[in-house]
Amino acid sequence: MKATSPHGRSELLRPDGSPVRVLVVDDESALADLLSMALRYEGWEVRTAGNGAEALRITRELRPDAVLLDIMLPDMDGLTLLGRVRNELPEVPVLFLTAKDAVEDRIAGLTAGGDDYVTKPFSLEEVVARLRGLLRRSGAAAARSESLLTVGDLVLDEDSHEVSRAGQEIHLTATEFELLRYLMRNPRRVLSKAQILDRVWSYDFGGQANVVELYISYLRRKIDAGRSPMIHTRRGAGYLIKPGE
Amino acid sequence: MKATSPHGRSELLRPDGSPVRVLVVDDESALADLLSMALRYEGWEVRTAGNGAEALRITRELRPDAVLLDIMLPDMDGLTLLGRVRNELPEVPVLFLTAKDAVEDRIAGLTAGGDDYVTKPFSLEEVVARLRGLLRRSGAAAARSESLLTVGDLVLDEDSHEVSRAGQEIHLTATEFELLRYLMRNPRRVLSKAQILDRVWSYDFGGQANVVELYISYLRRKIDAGRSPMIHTRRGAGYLIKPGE
DNA sequence: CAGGATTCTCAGGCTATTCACAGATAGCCG
DNA sequence: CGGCTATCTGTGAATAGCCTGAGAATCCTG
Repeated sequence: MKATSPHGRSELLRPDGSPVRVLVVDDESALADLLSMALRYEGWEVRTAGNGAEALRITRELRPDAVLLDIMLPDMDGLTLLGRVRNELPEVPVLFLTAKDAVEDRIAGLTAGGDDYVTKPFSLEEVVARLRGLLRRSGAAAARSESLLTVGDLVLDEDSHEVSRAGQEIHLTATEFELLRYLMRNPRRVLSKAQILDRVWSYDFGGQANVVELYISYLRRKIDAGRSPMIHTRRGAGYLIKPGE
Repeated sequence: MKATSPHGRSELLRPDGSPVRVLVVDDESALADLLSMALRYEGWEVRTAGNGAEALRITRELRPDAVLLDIMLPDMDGLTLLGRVRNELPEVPVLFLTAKDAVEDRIAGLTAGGDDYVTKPFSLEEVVARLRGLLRRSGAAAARSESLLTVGDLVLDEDSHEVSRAGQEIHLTATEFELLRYLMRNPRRVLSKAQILDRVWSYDFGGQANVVELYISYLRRKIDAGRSPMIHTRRGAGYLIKPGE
């Protein structure tokens, strides 16, 4: 059975019906807080650790369903920590946070086992989506739900990143895809430009607020072109998506 | 079960039936008082703090269901305070008050956790509506009520900002929407022009008092047009809305 | 490292919205 | 019925908010 989270979206639950448990390991507390807030809002139970020792303690105690791990840690190398965590919970899926330029190949090796990674600076939408993907695939989440989001005749596949309207394939860039996913995860709800910026753009984005308008414009061109519009502007409030007619 | 507030509107209650508790943090006492009055009128229990230290103390003591936080504080940076509050009450929803132009240069991640914000100068209707939205979604309020307001065949959706009468969609501007929401939240009750002005227009509005008449006129054109009128004038007293016939 | 795709800035243009003003209208009282 | 006042609403100007084209900068890919 699917439950409904505070904000009305369907959420992932553990097989016994309790909320999914996530451990966040990051030494930058601002980042840890940001992540923790976003994940809690998904309806998940979150614990944060600022170093390896703490992370291990919580791992034993909480037995999380997923771990979000920044591999640059002060006291203990992230990889060492990973080993110890794996010792405790061999099956737990891990989402790595890593700096952009960090040795890609090493990470690539790490993610071979079904884990995943996200580079800093990331967007919350991206982290949440990846984490959902890991949980979905790991079987920690009871409902091994579909990866499809549907609004009217518009379909978005979170796994394959494919989007189509009325059966016709639509190519989107990465940013367009994330924006659309955010809209589609909140259908019929007005989302302000600030909310969208906070969620879809990375936390260190310092640019003009009108990128949102710009990308809405791009999306409309690809999604609404000719057809009955699904993306609507609520002047002075924000944007929302809903099935056309 | 839903109780009824002093003025007859349905109100949000905590799961145990006690009133919702809100903490207001603002160093401008005039604003804090204004807000406090408006929120008390909603039937909520309100405490105000003028600085970060006080806010923290009250947070521990009161354990509020929501926090209204001005991010420009004298003693402690609003973000620092936010972190500490989150430390005490990880799940508490926060409504930020911020200057108009601050939004432009970025309030990274503020709305990330389902929080929300309102720019100064705001209208009380806006603040109350946002706060109600946060409470509704956070689950602090027992009645996880619909976002729909209904009077007769007139329906207003606070999430999608959509209004319809007898199933027929009606487009309203932002100001029209707020005015109608205020009327609909107080059905069959006469609201004076002064009350409406105080509530729907921002506190620094310096214009002619007849904007209210003007916007009532706009609303009638859109809502009552042709149909049996729902918006009524009580000459010398104000306006009220009630189901037509 | 070239070519293409993508992201983003900037600025012009446009429309919806807000609001002031003032004349028209309607209720109320004698 | 006449006059007074409260309310209604047409007109139009100023503005805010949004949209989008052009192009610079950056990133990716082979």
